[in-house]
Amino acid sequence: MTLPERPSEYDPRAFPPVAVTVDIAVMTIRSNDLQMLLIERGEEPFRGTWALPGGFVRPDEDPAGAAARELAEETGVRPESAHLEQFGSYGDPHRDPRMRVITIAYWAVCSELPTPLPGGDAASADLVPVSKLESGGISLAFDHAKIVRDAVECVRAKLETTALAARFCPTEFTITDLRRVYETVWNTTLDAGNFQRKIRYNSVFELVRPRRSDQEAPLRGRPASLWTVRADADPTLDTPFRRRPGIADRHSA
Amino acid sequence: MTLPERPSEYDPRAFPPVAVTVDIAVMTIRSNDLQMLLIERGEEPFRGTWALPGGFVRPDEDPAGAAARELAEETGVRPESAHLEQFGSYGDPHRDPRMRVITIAYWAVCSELPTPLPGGDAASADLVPVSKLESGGISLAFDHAKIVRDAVECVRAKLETTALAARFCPTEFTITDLRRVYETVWNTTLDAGNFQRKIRYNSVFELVRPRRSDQEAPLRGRPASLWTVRADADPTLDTPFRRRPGIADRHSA
DNA sequence: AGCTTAATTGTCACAGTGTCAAGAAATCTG
DNA sequence: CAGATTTCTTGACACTGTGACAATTAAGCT
Repeated sequence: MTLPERPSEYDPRAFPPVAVTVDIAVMTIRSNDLQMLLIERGEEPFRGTWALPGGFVRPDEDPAGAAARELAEETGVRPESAHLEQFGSYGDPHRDPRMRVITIAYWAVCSELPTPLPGGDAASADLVPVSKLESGGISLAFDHAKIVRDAVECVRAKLETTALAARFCPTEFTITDLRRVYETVWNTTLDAGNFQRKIRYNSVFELVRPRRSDQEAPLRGRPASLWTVRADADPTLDTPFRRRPGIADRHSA
Repeated sequence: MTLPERPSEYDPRAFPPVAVTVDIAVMTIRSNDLQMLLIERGEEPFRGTWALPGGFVRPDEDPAGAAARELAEETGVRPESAHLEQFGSYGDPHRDPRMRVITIAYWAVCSELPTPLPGGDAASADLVPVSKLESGGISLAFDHAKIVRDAVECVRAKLETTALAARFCPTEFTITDLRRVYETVWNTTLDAGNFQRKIRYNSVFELVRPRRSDQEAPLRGRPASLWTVRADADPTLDTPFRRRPGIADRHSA
């Protein structure tokens, strides 16, 4: 890490103007679909186009703090109730037509995202199915299409090795809930029995109540047990799940 | 991604001064040891302290380009002969005492790193064993200790799922060469027979010559076959290697 | 009570890997 | 040159994890 050797080294104006922002790809599962929070831009450039929520990193703030603040501002989600993780920076000199903007990208996963409200500079905010973004059905501002692709891949990959799937669920969940997360995010189908086995053997998960007492969604069938992620545990799975290419694609019909 | 809403939006001076740099953790194997290229700073702050090589992202350059340029400048390595990959950004407001500096961090892996020459603002440059850095034997400038830790972890993890280990070797290598890379980077011991099996079954690797004809290092024993990474192949391993915790530690003595 | 549904458990085969031994192909030593 | 030594390579066997799929359990519904 070096700064230019000119004597002006300490003079801020010696540096070419650069803005640093954070962009956040917030994902949740709604209507049995992996969805991402997008805003509709209310300002030029790309006015009226969908974009990732995000904003300026303030002078006294580190990027992670800026991401947490933006997440809270845009979604009302408390930072500690979501998983927020940096996954890359995007700095093409012309990614923003106005000036040089380098953005640090985060992905976030949460359950029960409150209905997004338009706020700040966004004309509106909404949850959009990731499948629509991947099929190119929606065009995004700046280089956000690439950022979205990378973010989704990060989440898919992280399901393989960690208990991240549980972050899509409430604190207590059934094994079937968890399986549906995998099926939805990976867009595949998993065997219920084998999945049961994997979770049960995994020391990361813990049985809470052997039978669900409350009356929830599935009003029929044998009631499921409730599980949780061990609080103390490293969320790394004992044995990783592996995505197998070419498993039944639920959307192929 | 939003810029501040003030009318001064297009005025560069409206933005707090930020410098953007790249830092590169270049790793190679030398003397049977995982080593990292460091420079000794020739300027304040941290004059005389070891730091990662790196530099300013120029106005017309994207960060990946800046990293490739710096790598070439500092090591003489042609960008295409090394693997260079971004792994994170570090932006604590006070990580540089002079001013706000956000750095984009890259790791690089190459074989046969030429003996590093002091250049630019570096008083000197040298390869340092990663073990020394991990044991805290060498203190680093800025937050480079953390960046180094993260970079090393990235490389270790990437050995699990990809053919990255081959980047530590010349284009053609023996299976034993490759095994020594794993053993060195993971600081562990692997069974030669099992390793042989894994490589042979992996479609990423390809047999070049069934027997080494030239007279190289190991002057005794059965000559090894030469292998290479399939040029066309995705370097993802068919079946991942897994680091097992608690395997014999070669440095424990 | 019997049917339907969904969670859970069980069975079996097979692939991958750890342990360990044996074979092959070279050099080195006397 | 014969045998010892070294290193690469192949083989045997057991055990674990997983995919496929059947059976059992525990509820609600009619």
